Order: sequence, then structure tokens, then C-alpha cells
Amino acid sequence: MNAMSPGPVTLQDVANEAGVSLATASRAFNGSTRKVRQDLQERVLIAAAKLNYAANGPAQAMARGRTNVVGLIVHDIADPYFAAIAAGVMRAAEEAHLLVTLGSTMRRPERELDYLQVLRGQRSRAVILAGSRVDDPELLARLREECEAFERAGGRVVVISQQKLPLDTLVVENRSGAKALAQQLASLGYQRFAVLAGPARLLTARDRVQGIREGLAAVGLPAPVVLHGAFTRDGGHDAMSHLLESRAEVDCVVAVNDVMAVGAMAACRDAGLHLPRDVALAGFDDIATLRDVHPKLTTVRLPLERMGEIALELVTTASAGGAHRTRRIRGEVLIRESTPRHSAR
Amino acid sequence: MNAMSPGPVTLQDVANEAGVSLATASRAFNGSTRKVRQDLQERVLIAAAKLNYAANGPAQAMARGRTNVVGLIVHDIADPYFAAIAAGVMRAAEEAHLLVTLGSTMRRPERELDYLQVLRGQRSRAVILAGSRVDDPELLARLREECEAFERAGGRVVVISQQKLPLDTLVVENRSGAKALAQQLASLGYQRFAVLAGPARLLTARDRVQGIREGLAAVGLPAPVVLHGAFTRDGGHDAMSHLLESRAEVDCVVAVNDVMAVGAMAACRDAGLHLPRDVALAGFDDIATLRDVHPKLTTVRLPLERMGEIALELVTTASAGGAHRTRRIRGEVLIRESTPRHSAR
DNA sequence: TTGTACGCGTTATCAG
DNA sequence: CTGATAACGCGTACAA
Repeated sequence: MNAMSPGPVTLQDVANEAGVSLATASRAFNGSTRKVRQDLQERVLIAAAKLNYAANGPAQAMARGRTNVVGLIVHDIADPYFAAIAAGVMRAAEEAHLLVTLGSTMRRPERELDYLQVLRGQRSRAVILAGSRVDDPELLARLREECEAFERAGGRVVVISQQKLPLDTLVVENRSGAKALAQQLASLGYQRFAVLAGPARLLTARDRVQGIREGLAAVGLPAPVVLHGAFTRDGGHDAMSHLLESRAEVDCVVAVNDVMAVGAMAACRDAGLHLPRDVALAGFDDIATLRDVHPKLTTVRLPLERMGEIALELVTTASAGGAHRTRRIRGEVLIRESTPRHSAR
Repeated sequence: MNAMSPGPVTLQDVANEAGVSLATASRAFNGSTRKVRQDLQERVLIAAAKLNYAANGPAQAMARGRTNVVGLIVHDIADPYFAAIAAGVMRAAEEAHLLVTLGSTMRRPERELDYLQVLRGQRSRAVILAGSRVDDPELLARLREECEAFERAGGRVVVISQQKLPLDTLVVENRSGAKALAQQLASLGYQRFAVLAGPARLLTARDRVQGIREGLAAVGLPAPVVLHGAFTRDGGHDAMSHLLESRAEVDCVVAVNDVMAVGAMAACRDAGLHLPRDVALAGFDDIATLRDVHPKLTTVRLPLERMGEIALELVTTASAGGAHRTRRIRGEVLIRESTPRHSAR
């Protein structure tokens, strides 16, 4: 149109177009403490629209000392668990007029440190660390340092999973959820359990295994067979295959997440087994995309999208007195077709 | 540690610590055209590490006139189709040392315009528009304007789906893929088709319906029954329910994506139908998480993660002479258990 | 209420 | 090769 300047249109251009000063344009275009006369306000807005002005984010960030960006760090955005959390974060971020920078660590915990540092440099307002912590004291110490550096730089940090650091945290009650699941499965008549346990050092996986152990012990059942593997579909498939090869006497298999459970289902079919007749199977998370698998999977529902929303809400609200806040996220046991009532042989 | 300054540590702090000028610190810490003496280089790097310095992104963006951020705009990050594309984008972005700002439009096309404007303001280096275009000339015109504004501001735009704008585009060959699918299904013996068609104005859905129509026509079969609905699990479930209520004589149902197909499977089971005995079913996309549903779903595989990678590669490489580039993405028909060989009654 | 002028942290230009 | 300094675009004390 009438863009004489070579580069993008600046607030100065808008001010000129509206016939006001740069300061007035600034105050008019985004709410400032100071008030602007009605007619000037309108003139600025009209000029901005006419020139298709978009405020220069980096410049605003410089002047204000912070951005409207929050970082979201997940283990793997292709995993529906994290995709669901991300969806909740995005929904809440839209309402709060915040931009989300995504980090996907490909399940390498060290990558969290890199992202944290970069996001600190970007002057991100906050970071949401979604995803299980890992049992590694040295890594945890370095993570603590990075989080502290991030907070010193004026940012907030929210963690979703375990409370291992003095930060705002959504504590996912994996252990009690798994315990309740085990107890309900026991009450259905199952007695010999196996657990497809995920990686040994992943705390979410470990907590769930522990909960199952406790639940079985609480009702006087023997400890389960435990098989470790990746926290993925293939991990579930492989662990189940090993279990079948071992010819262990088992009537109920619990995978520590739904994605693994689906892999386990495939392994059972590969071996010619019929579910749930030959073996019962349960998962964890209640992944939306997997609610229609057949037989319908018994699982523990986690409010994943809501968790993302809550995390972003924590980010946008100040904590009283700088104390870190805790939100407990409880799972809900859903008994479905994959674990019918069982009569012990 | 020895941080005297109240706020975050700046490059000036690093320069002081290293006993060099600000300019030298700048040149040493990030590659510049000009060279820095080896020992000074090291002193700067050591000082930066000691102070845990993280370069101020917004300040760099101001000085350089652009950022290391690319925007990724999807319809719904919780949809595994987009989550897979996002995973590919993230992997390639990590290699290229680019940050990704995520936009999720919640399937409202107008939101793309908002994100585009904001990302332009953020001085994003580029934006990837993932997701089907919509049949709406006015919207398309506004989108074209926003994309042009974005490019005038120095950014690049890549589109994944249909080539509707003069931009770098990954053209997904939905029509030919669907046509090939229909023909292969016909060769298996199916004769009376229904299509769960998705929203009428969504071009991806429409192209796939059109391809199926062409495939059937090419082999002399009658046109399919077409039922529209949402591009989601519930959309597939509802459309299938309506189809069953209509008591139409159909031996093969094609859903225009896998997520809808899974919803349709659930609807069949709700109605007491057995798959694939009572009706055959096919989808589109080959969503990883759904590869283990039973019966295994016939579908058209799209290289979703690779598509994300390619999109980011287009973003990072300059196009010769400013001409826009096209990458054709072909689907691969995968016949699986949900559509066994069929003998017409 | 409006305008002027300075500062934010970094890069790039120009002297040395 | 190194150092001083002028941008970059915006927010905001301060002055009018």
C-alpha cells in the first residue's frame, strides 16, 4: 500500500499515520496505566489496522524485560500422553494471550537442560516441564541449578509429574492410582499378575509398578512378575513377547501405560492368544485415541488436557509469598472389557 | 555466585569477567564474520560458562532483525496426525538450532490469521502452516494477504496440504491415494461403498472423497453413499451410526481418516456388527498409535514425521530465485485385516 | 492527557 | 584483530 519504509511497519509509522506521538501510539495500542483520549485512541487503532501493524515482539520484550512466551518441554510430542497435555496448555495459553514454545526432548533428559537454558535466554515468562523425572541424582542437581537460574532471570517453572524440586508442581498420583487398579483387578478374581514396567529409572513408571505391588500385597496376593522395557508401544510389545516366551503362569498383565498395553495386545495376537479369554490386560492414562481399541482397555484415567490447563494457570498466577504450590492429580480406575470378572482355575 | 548485578547476566558482564570489550565478547560467543584470537576466545567462553550466561534472545533479535524461531500452526495438536507432523518438525528444528512456537487453531481457520500476525510481530524466521485449507474464497484471500505481509517482513511460509497459494508447499496427494485405495478395495471384491466424508468444506476431506469416487468410477462401480461429519473420532462414530440407521446396502466403508475409522469401528460394535465379517472398513493416514487396533485397519500411509522434517528443511533452505517450491507427498495403500478378500453375494 | 528522551542487550559499522 | 559507538523498536519516567 503506502508503505514507504523498506522494512516492516513500526509503531512510529503508526504514530505518524495517526498524527500522534510515538508514546501516545504505544499507550493506545496496548493498555498502559496512563489513559488516552478516546478519539486519539481510535485514530491510532485505525492507523494500525490500515498499515497492518504487528507489534515487534523482541522490541517489546527488550523494553518490558520479559516476553509473552512460555516454554513447554515434553518427552515426545508424538506420544498421545504429551500431545493431550500440550492441547490443554495451548487452550489455556490462547485465553491468556501467551505464546507457547515447544521443546521435545526425544526422551533424553539432558535435553531438558538445554531447552531450559535457551528458554531462559529467550526471556520466557515461564516453563512447563511435563514428563516424568528420572532417578539420577546428578541430573536432578543440574536440573535444579537450571531451574534456579531460570527463576533468578524472572521466570516461573512448573513441573508435571513428581515433586522432586522446590517448584510449583502437579503431582500425578501414579502410585495410589496403580494401587487402586491392582486392588480392583484382584477383586475381579485375578491372582497371578505380571507388570510391563517401562524403564527402571523413569519415576512415573517406577511409581506405577510400586503401586501395583502395594495393591497386590494389600490383598494378600503374591508379587507380580516384572518386565522392564521402553515406555513405548514397542516396549510393551517386546516385554509381552518375553513374558509369553517365559511361559510364566499369569492371568492378568498390567502395562504401565496405554501405549505399552496396545503393543502388548499386538504381541498377544501375534502369539495366537485371545484377549481377554486367555489373558487379561490393563493400561494406564486412558489415552483418548485408544478408547476404541477392542477389547476396550481397563485403565486409570488421567485428566491430561486439564493437567495442561492447570499447569498454565499456575504459570499465570503468582504464588503467595513465593512458596511453591502443589496440585494433586488423581487417577480414576476404569474397568472395561479387557479385564472381565475372572474365576480362578 | 559472584553475580553483583541484580538481573540476569549480560554479555557486558561476560566481557568484564574476561577482560575484553563487549564487541569481542560478542564475536567470541557466537560466530561472527570477524575472527577472534584463540586465547581471547577461550577466556570469553570460560567467563560465559562461569557466569552461566545465556544470550538474550530478544536483544539478539533486535540487533539482527530476526529470530531463530519458526512457527508451526496446526489444527489440533491432540490429533495424532498433527502430533506426528510436529514430531518431525521438532526433530529437524533441533538439528537446525531453531526454536518452534506452536499454534493450535482448534480447527478454526480464522485463528491461523491471528497466529500468522503474531508470529510476524515476533519476527519469526518462518512459519509452517500444517493442515488442510478450507473452501472459502474470502478466507483464502485474507490468508494470502497475511502470508504476503509475513514474507514482506522477511519470513518464509511453508504450507502442508493443498497448493492454493504461491508458497513453498508440500502437496499431499490425497486424491490419487484415495483413488488407488478405492481401486484396490474394488479388486478385493467390494462393490457397494460408503464414505464417511468429513466436513464438506475441508479440502483434504473433499479430495479424498473425490479420489474414492474416481477410483470406483474407473472400475465401473456405482458412486458411494457419502455421509459428512466432523473430521474426528466422534465424527466417524456419528456418520457410521447414521449409515447403519439408514440400512443402506453397503459392503465396504471408507473413512477419510484413521481417527474417524476408529470411531466408525466403535459404532459398528455398538450396533452389534462384527468387523470385517459384516462390513469392511478402511481409513487414511496410518496413524502410528492405531496400527494395533483390531482388526488391523486398511489405510493409506502418509509419511507424517518425514513431512514435518521436509517442511522444516524447506524453511531453512533458500528457494532459487524466490520461486516457490513444491514437494509431492504420496500415500501408500496398505491392505490389512479390516478389508479381507470379499465374494459378492 | 500528551510529548520528549532515555534505556533495554546485542550486532554491526567504523576507527584504530 | 580489537575497541568504541550507533542503531534496532518499544515502554516509560519525566517534563510540559
